[in-house]
Amino acid sequence: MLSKKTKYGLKALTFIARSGSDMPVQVGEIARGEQIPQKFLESILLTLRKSGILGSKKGKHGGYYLRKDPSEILMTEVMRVLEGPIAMVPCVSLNFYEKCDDCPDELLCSVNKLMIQVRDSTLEVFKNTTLKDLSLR
Amino acid sequence: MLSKKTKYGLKALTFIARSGSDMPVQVGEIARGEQIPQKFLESILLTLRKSGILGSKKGKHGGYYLRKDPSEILMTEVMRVLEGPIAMVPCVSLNFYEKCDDCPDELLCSVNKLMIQVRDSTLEVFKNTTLKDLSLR
DNA sequence: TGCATTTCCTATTAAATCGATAGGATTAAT
DNA sequence: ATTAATCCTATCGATTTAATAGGAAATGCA
Repeated sequence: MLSKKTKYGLKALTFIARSGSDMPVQVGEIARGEQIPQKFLESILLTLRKSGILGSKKGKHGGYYLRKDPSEILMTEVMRVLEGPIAMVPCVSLNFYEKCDDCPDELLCSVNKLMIQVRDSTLEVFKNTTLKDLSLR
Repeated sequence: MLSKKTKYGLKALTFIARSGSDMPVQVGEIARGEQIPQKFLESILLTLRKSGILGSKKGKHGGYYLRKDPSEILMTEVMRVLEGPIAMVPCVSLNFYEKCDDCPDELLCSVNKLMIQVRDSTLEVFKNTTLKDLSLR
């Protein structure tokens, strides 16, 4: 299941992208527009900023803005920041690899085999989708 | 992330499929062979039996066996029984659909759009993979 | 300078889920 | 009968998730 964090994050990014201009968008505005608890959203936008996807401006007339054009923001990047590994098991993750405690040999493991296929097909979607795609209605 | 339940369940099914014969396979044997806590595995095999994928025989020389040929057991079925919905959000699930509380219009929702694609590509993998594929080494 | 506004940061909480265990009831073979 | 297996329910502890609280830091403007 997709976490609320990721869901809210994607909605917020879309909201900012749809705003069009380069003016920073305020958390409160997004929270109201997308029905997201404001304090929770604050923390989500903060991690998006720390990851480099968003920039921010403090104080009056402050807010968050995209650091790149929406067409250059890939879902692979966004999903990894918000949701973590794209793979369903660590032993199949490209960016967050970890060996299983059980599993003497990954090449013989049926789960491993299946999950590599799922990872690749999911990756294919994320690699070919940008924030621009999401923000088109 | 894939739950341990699903991971163990897939491994157990593979173990049974690899055993080849129609003789029931005992929980203890699988648990030992695949490094799975026996009591936990018991409950997993029970749900697989209740779903109709496995059959069981009680008492001495009892155990679990496949109700169909491995080549006829699709991953769509197995995954739905063990892991639940294949979709990452309920509003996109074919078998477990639920409307979002937020989200006035699904057709305008960027998350919805993206997750439909992910669902379809994952489904494509599960639809084209059987237990037989998993059990080939 | 001072005040209002907004992001930034840390800590805490409540609820849900997950992984595992416990203990015994039921069924079947010998 | 005895033994060996599945079956069933309940519970527990740990982790994660979603959300809240409270205030620090920075910025714009009168």
